[in-house]
Amino acid sequence: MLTIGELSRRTGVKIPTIRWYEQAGLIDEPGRTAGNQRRYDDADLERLAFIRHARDLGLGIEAIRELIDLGQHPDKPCADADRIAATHLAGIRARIARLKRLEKELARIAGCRGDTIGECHVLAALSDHKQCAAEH
Amino acid sequence: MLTIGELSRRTGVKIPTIRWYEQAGLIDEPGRTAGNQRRYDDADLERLAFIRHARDLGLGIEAIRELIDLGQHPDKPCADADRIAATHLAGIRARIARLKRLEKELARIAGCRGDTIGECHVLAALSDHKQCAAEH
DNA sequence: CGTAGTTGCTCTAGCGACTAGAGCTTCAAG
DNA sequence: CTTGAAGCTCTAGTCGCTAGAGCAACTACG
Repeated sequence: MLTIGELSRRTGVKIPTIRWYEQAGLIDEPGRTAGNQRRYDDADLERLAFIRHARDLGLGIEAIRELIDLGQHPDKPCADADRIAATHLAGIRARIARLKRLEKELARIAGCRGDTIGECHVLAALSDHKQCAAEH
Repeated sequence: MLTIGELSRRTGVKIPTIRWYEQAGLIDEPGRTAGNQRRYDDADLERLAFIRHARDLGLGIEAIRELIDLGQHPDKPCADADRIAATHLAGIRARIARLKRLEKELARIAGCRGDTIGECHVLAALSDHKQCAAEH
C-alpha cells in the first residue's frame, strides 16, 4: 500500500497532478484509509507509470484515455492502438517541420549588425512579412 | 479609419484576439466613435501586423511586449532586440531537438505487428520505459 | 498517552493565448 | 425608417497542470 507521496516519488508525477489524473478519470479512485487518505497498490503504480511515459512522449490526455480503454479490452484489434500512436507521430513530424521553417526564418532575422533600434533589422524584419524567404 | 472587422480581415487576426491584445497592452486603446465603436488607423494596422508576424514565428507575448517597447526608443542599442530573437531561436532549436527524440522513439513504437491488444507492443512499449532506446 | 512535525485532504484560482457565447447596441444601405 | 450586419461588454471555457489556504490525519519519539 502506497501513500500518494510515495507514489509521487516513485513515478516522478507530482501529487496534485496525480489527484488531477484521478479527477480526469485516467486513474481509478483508489481506496481510502479510515481517515480518508488515498492508498494505492502496484496496479495504480503501473497505470501511473504508463501515463507518465505516454505524456513524456507528448501524447495528449484524450489519446491516453483511449489507450487505457484499449488496454482494458485485450481482445480488441491492436490496430486501434497503433493508429493512435501513428496519428501522434504524424503530428510530431508536422510540428518538427513547422519549427524548422521558423528556425530558418529566425536565424536569418537574428544577428543584427546595426547599432541602435532605429537601424535594427530584427525589428524591421518582424514588421514586414514580405522580407521572409518563405511562408511559416 | 478602419473598423475592427476590417482590421481583422487585413491582418488575419480574429476580432476577439484584437480586443484581447488591447486588454493585454500590446496595442494602444484606439479612438472610438460617438457610439463607442473602435476605429483604427494605419499605425494600428502596422502594429498588429508586427504582432501577428512575431506570433507566427512563435514569439511569446512577453517577448513581443519587449520588442514593442524597444521600437518606441530608436536610440536604444539594437543588441537588446537581437538578444530576444536569439533567445527565442535557441528555444526553438531545443524544442526541435526534443521533438526529434520523441519522433525516433515513437517511430520505433508504432507499427505493431500483433493482432489484438493483448499482444500489442505499442501498449507494452508505453508501459515500460526501459524498452526505450534513449531518454526523452 | 501526549505532542510535534510531516504528510495528507478539499477547494479555489491561476497560467498562456486565446475562443465562444449571451444579450445588447450601433452602423450603413436601401 | 427599417432591416440586417457588425459592433459592444462580460463571462466562461480550453489544456494540463500548479500553487496556495486552511484544515485533518498519520507517525515517531519521549
